[in-house]
Amino acid sequence: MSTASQAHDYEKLLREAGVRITRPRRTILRILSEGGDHPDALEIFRRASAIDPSISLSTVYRTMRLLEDKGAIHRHAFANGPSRFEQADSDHHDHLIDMDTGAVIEFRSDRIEALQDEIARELGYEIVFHRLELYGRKRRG
Amino acid sequence: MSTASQAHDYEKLLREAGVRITRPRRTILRILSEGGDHPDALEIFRRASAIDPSISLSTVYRTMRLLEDKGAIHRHAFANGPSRFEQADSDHHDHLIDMDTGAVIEFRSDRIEALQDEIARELGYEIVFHRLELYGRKRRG
DNA sequence: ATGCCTGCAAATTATTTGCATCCCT
DNA sequence: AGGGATGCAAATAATTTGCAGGCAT
Repeated sequence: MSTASQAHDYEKLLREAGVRITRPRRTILRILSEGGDHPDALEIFRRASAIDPSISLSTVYRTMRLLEDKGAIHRHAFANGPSRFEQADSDHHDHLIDMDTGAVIEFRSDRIEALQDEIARELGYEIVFHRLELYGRKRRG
Repeated sequence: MSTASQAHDYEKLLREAGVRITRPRRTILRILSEGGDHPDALEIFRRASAIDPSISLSTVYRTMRLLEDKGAIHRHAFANGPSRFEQADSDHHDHLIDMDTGAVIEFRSDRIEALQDEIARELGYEIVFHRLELYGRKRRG
């Protein structure tokens, strides 16, 4: 359970990577560091607009791509829907999507991670990244 | 290793489900039963056009949706790309995608399956379906 | 015959891009 | 100043849908 806390200083990291920190980028970075959820581009745009009405959706998309390239965020393509993003600072985890509410629950299993590596190795491959999503419903009590 | 073999008689199953077996549907069914790969709608449309030039892309999309609803095929949304389909007759398996060639390798691990159920249960959920995709590269030998 | 299906074109949704202008560094 | 970044609108890509006519049952 990582306490959201000190809005990771991506600004510094990005700046060092030669990325200009502009107003829209700062706004988007702030939004990403705040919510612990997985918003899509449109939702990020909405939240950003509330802070800076002049921001454009194109810039949101462009920024998400930039941040993804720099490794600052992860892009998720959950079943039937637009890409959803989350900051990359936290440890690796997988997702369980509540099919009724759309809520995303994060979890991690070292055993599953290890098994995946094992399987890939047996097939002669090296994993670069993976996607594990469980889609389910709350168990009736 | 399922020998492709006897083009599963989806026609009968669908007919019994009250679905009309039309020419385009028969063509698409045939294509799905042939290739053991994971074509997207456009690719299916191309193959279908070679057999019946009058078929339309809309019908391919409509048919894929119908077959998905009837449980005859599975829809996969691999990283950044259109949906890709595969017939549902074979046993459940997950996918390893070769990032260099785009090739899709199928595999199955009962241990991973079991671990997923366990994790979901601990979180108070019941899995309806899941997605596990490994993206990797051939190990330099 | 009757109503589900189809092809075609137009509409949607998600995302990208061209271009003139703006503003970080 | 200088060039990357932005907003806006137009362009793409993937998929869906309205409608008039066609075909399976």
